[in-house]
Amino acid sequence: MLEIGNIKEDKERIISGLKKKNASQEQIDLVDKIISEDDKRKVIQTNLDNILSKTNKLSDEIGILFKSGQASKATELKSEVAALKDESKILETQLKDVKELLEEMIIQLPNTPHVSVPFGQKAEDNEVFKAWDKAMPDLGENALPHWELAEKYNLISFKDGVTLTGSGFPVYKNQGARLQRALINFFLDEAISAGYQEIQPPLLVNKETAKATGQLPDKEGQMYYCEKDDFYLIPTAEVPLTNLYRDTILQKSDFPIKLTGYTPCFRREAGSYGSDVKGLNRLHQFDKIEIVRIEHPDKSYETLMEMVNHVESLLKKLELPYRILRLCGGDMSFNSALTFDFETYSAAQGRWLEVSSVSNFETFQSNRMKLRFRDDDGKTKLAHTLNGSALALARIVATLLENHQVADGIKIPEALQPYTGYNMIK
RNA sequence: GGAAGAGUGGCAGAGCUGGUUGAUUGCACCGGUCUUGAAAACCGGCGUACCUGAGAGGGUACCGGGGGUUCGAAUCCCUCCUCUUCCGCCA
Repeated sequence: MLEIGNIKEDKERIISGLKKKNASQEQIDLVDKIISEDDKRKVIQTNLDNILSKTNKLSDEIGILFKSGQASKATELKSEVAALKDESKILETQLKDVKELLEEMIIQLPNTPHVSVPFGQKAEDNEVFKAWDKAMPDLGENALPHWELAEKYNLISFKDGVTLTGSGFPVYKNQGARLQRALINFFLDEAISAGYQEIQPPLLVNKETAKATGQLPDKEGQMYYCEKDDFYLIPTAEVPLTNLYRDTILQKSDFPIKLTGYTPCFRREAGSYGSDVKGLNRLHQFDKIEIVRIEHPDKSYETLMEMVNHVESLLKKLELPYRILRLCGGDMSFNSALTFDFETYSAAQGRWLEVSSVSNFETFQSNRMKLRFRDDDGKTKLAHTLNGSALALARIVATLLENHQVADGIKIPEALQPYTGYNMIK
């Protein structure tokens, strides 16, 4: 959620930011409406406070009068208070309505992009920030896509998943299950040695939590929902991890806050079809290790690059072909100010698969969840939040299988071998 | 799931027969005096958000959340949530 103060003080910059993010004309028109509505809010607040101040004073007087036995005088004042109370009731309702309308409008505005974000509408407009420094693997004619490899070596059963649940819920078996577990441990260990604190959060969260990180109301349809208990299945560990610091005032010495956690992620992915959802490309349930940072605003972009380097190091250790994209304004998520996507090459499919997305949200999330810190001047300010996948498993498994396949099996990268306990899938 | 009790400022802990109580006090924390230095002692400060003001300051709201009674509620009533204890169930 954008800060209303920024909207008012820096209107032109906000508008040009919204345009860069391909906001609609309706969204841009909201800016002026928000400003005038907030002015209205202030007037009402001032009037209301004045009336409440008067009633408070009169109530005190009434108390004193009653104690000194001047009941008739007190009764006189009572009617005066009653009139003021009617007035304040009206203003209170107005204030509530204005605040609701304001929130409703502000929540519709996406975050504004960082200056380095390239202009553009679609995925094709993203900038290749960094490409792999090695040659793309040449797998030859007989290379198989991961879903065929999974079947050939009995690693994953998509069919069994359909029986148990439905499409998009694969069942991992044998060396495939072991590979999953190995990757989870490998990624967690890497994060821990980079200084992240490991967290095991709940997989179901309440409305407040889903709202604070921006999943509600924006992505309501994307989440699985347990109606009976009013809980949402998390679409990413970002949600519970970041919310650990909801409604908090940090000291400067608390920075940096570095959290990591492994969780399954649940996404409805309604409307996806075709080659997009083939095999492990897009699932309703997949495993992911997330890294979350809460930072001082002066440090957050430095931190973002640190996270990018961390994710890159993982892909290098797994010996996977990758590229890093700096997302253009139109392709960025609603919440983000700057996002780097990581893609690995699916050699057999001839396409790039997104395996990580590392973003700085600046104060967009912290404003909604009231995550502040006390700055040197003693004032509270909003902290910056960041997060990234390090990494998302299913697609990593897909490209790992494809890129490391040889005639008689699939080679396991050296870094992963201590975790798998085998060096070859056969 | 059933029964009883409880939720107050960073923590501990008063207030809860309604009226200068945003809230006694202790600890923690910050500044100062004293000291060669430290500790102790003493003095002072010490919540958040919003409105207003150039500023100093002034005002409003908040004692788990929401609603109600009343001129006036941390204090009374309703409701929800959470915690503790006992019972039931159970990985």
